[in-house]
This record gives sequence, C-alpha cells and structure tokens, in this order.
Amino acid sequence: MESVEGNGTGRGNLQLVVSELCRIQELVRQLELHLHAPDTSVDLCRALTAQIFALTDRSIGFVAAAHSSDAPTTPSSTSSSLSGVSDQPFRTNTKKRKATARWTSQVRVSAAGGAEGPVDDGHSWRKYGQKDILGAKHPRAYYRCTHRNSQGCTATKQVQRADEDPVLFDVVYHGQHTCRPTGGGGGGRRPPTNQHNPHAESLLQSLRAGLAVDADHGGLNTSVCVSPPMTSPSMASPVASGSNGGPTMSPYPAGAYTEWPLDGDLQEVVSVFTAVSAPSMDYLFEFDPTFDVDAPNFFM
DNA sequence: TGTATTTGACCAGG
DNA sequence: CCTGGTCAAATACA
Repeated sequence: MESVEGNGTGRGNLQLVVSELCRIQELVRQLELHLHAPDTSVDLCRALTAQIFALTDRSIGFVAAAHSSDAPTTPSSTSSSLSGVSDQPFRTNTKKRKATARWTSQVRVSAAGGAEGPVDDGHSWRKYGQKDILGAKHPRAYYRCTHRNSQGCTATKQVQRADEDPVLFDVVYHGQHTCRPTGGGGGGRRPPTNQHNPHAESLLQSLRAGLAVDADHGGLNTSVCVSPPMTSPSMASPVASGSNGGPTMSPYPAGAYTEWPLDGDLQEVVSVFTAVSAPSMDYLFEFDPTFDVDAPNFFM
C-alpha cells in the first residue's frame, strides 16, 4: 500500500504532485489549442483528455502515498487504522470501510435542463442505498456497479445533490471498474462518437482557470473547477431517482466548492471538482474500466 | 417473471 | 453514541 517509487516522505510526493499538475495544465492548454483549430480530431482530443485523466489519477496516487507516509502512525486505538484492509479494498466482512478506498475521484456534474440527476458516465450503476447526511440538505445516494456480482467489479459511487444549487450533483467515485462493458456499450448508453463539442472550449477554459495548485500551507489544494457556460437539455440519468429529500445542511462550506483541501479527512482524494454540463460530461470524463495509468501500483 | 429501486435496519469507526 | 456505508426484504416497474 505504500509502494510508490519515489516515496519516503510525503514532501517528495508533494513535489511530484505539483509537477504532475503543471503537466496537466499544459495538456489542457494543448487541448484548448486543438479545440480552436477548425478541424480538430476528436480522437486527438480524447487522447489528450485521457492523458489528463491519467495524470490526475497519478496525482491521486502521489497524494495518497504522501498521506500514508506523513501520518503512518495512528494515534490512539489499535483496532482502528487500516489493519486488514490492505488487500481487500472493499470486500471485507464489515459493512463499513471508511478511508479504505483505493481510488477516489470527485466530480461535480450538472443535471442540465432540469434532469433528475447527473448524466450517465458510461457505466451502469445500481443503487443500493440512500442516506440523509448530516448537514446536507439532500440525501446521498449510493451506487455500485451493476456487474459487481457477475464480474466482481468493485466500483461504487455516491451521488449527492449540491446544497445551494439543486441542479448540481457531487459524484464521488470509489474504486475502479474491473468489469468489462458488455457488448452494447458499457451497460448501456455510451453516447455516440463525440463530435466536436461546441461547449468544450469554454469548458476547458474554465478547467484551466480552475486548475490551481497550492502546495504551500502544509497541505495541498488541488482543485479543478469547470463552470458550464450553458445548460442544455439532455437525457436524464438513472441517478438520483430517489425522491425523498431530507432536511439537512451542506457538508461543505458554502462557496468553497472549488477548493477542497486534501488533508483533513478527505481520504486519499484529489478533488477533481467539476461542474460539467450534461452533454460535456462524457467528453471530459470517461471512466473507462480498463483505464490504467502507467504507474499502476500506487495504492497497493 | 426478472430486474431495479426503495427503505429500514444493521454494523463499525470515530 | 452518533454518523455514514451497506445489506436485504419489500416494492415497483418493464
């Protein structure tokens, strides 16, 4: 669980993260250039976004490693900590597994056009729970991959309607898809090949603008904020079909959505915080189950 | 009839 | 003890 090549101290990882993020920024810049080109290859853009995503994931690994090396000693109780979960990220006998996620990504999506929930991300999810969260106005819905039983895919996600803006949803992904998208396209609606996305430009601009690295105050702030310039009608998604809203308040400080400190209890998370309008979602974030980074063993 | 969702209960971490 | 994550029976839907 701590086999990052250049590990040792979290500080080294921090520098790595910074350089990775700079690289991400550069890639975004390139992507933007391509988008300005009159006749841009979608595949090229996809490749770039894939790289961006890969680097993001890599940074997650660095941050996670930094965390585990920065705070290797768990203070009090001996029964707590990560004992016994190193090999089985999700499948333990317990019903709870806080802070054991191997791969976490946070995304803010918009249910543009008044849809009931955020857009489909290309995978098929099955809702297995819903909970009123303390301090949140809206309940949090829990999803896991439909192929969990058939293929042992451990990917899960949590969807929660944003507090102050019901059109936005915070989606937290845990784990990676190990399932193979069955024939017809990943459990369903994989959108048709993307054409040049007219919204991508502004999206990327926002993305670039929101990409901020602040490695100065002990912690690391990594935030990606993308504001959709428009809302467009789009298909609803199976997400958040639950209807009973619970009376609660926001878990996040109001107005602080664009910056999530990485320390604190954000377990091994890089907050890729995006507000992506529906049609752009697939364009930017395609959670390919076979998605892999060149340095795969960050969390092992 | 099979599959997905809803919902209350259970469980463990903090 | 409180809270969040998961389970599983009941229910809804195609």
